[in-house]
Amino acid sequence: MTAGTPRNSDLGDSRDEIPPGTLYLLILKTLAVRGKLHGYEIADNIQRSTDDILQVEEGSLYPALQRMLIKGWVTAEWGITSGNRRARYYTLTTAGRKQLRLEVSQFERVMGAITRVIQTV
Amino acid sequence: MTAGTPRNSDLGDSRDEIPPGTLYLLILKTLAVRGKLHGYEIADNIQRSTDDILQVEEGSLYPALQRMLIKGWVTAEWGITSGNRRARYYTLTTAGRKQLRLEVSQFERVMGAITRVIQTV
DNA sequence: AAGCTTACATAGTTAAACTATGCCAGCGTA
DNA sequence: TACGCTGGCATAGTTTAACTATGTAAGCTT
Repeated sequence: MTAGTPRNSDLGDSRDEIPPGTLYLLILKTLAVRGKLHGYEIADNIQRSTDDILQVEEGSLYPALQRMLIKGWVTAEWGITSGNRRARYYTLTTAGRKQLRLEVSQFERVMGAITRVIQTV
Repeated sequence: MTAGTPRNSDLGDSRDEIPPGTLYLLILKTLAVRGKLHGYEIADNIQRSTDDILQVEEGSLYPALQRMLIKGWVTAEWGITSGNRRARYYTLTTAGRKQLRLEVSQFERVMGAITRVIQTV
C-alpha cells in the first residue's frame, strides 16, 4: 500500500532527487553528448555524470521519454544491447537539439537569478 | 472554468515561474535579509531582487506561507502597514534559519551537479 | 458612490517525479 | 531442469507544489 511520493519532505532529509523541470534537460543533454542510448544507459549516465548526486528512477525516466517522443524531441528504435537484450534506443531530433538550447538558457537565467538572491548578504 | 496550470508548457514559451521547490528558499532568504515583512512585501522583494525574472503569484505565496507556519519556520502577527492597511507580518524562527541553511546547501549541491552536466562538451 | 489599490485567502487544475508493481528474456548455477 | 538474478521496459496511482481564478474587505481618491 501507499505508493506516492513523500518527496524531500521537511527537515533532516538528505536524499537528492531530480528538481522538477530539469529531467528533460538532463536527458536531452545526455543524448546530445553521448549519442544514441537506451533508457537504462541514459539513467546510468546521468547518475555517473553527477557523481551519484542525482538518481533518475525508472518511474520518472520512462514516462519522461514517452512525453519527449510525443513532443518530437527524440525518436526511438528497438535494438539489441551488447549484453544481448532487447532495448529501445533514443536519438535526438533537430527539434530536440533546439529544445536543449532553450532549456539550457532558461535554466541559466532562472538559476542565475536565484543564485544571486541567495548570495545576498 | 478551467483554472489549472499550463505551466511552462512545451516550446516557445518564455514565461518564468518559480522552479518547484525553490519558493521556500526564496521566502526564507528574503526574510533573513530584510527582516519582518508581510506577504505583499515578500512577493515584491523577490520580484525586484531577481530583476523581474521571477514573479511569485499570490496563489503560490500564501499557501506556501501557511505551510511554513505549520512547519514552524516562521511566525506571524497581524499589524498595520505604513499605508494604513491590515497585514500579516512574518518573522523567521530559529528553525527557519536552520532550514534556510539546509535549503541553500541542497540547492548548491544539486544545481552545481546539473550545471556541471550541461557544461560538458 | 464608484473604482482603484492593497492585502489575504481558498478552491480547483495540472504537471512532474515519485513508489510500487508487473512483465519478459537471457544468463548462470546448483 | 529449475531457479533466481539482472537488465530492460512499462504503467497505475500518489503526492507536492505552483498555478489560474475567484472572493473578501478596507482605505484612498475622484
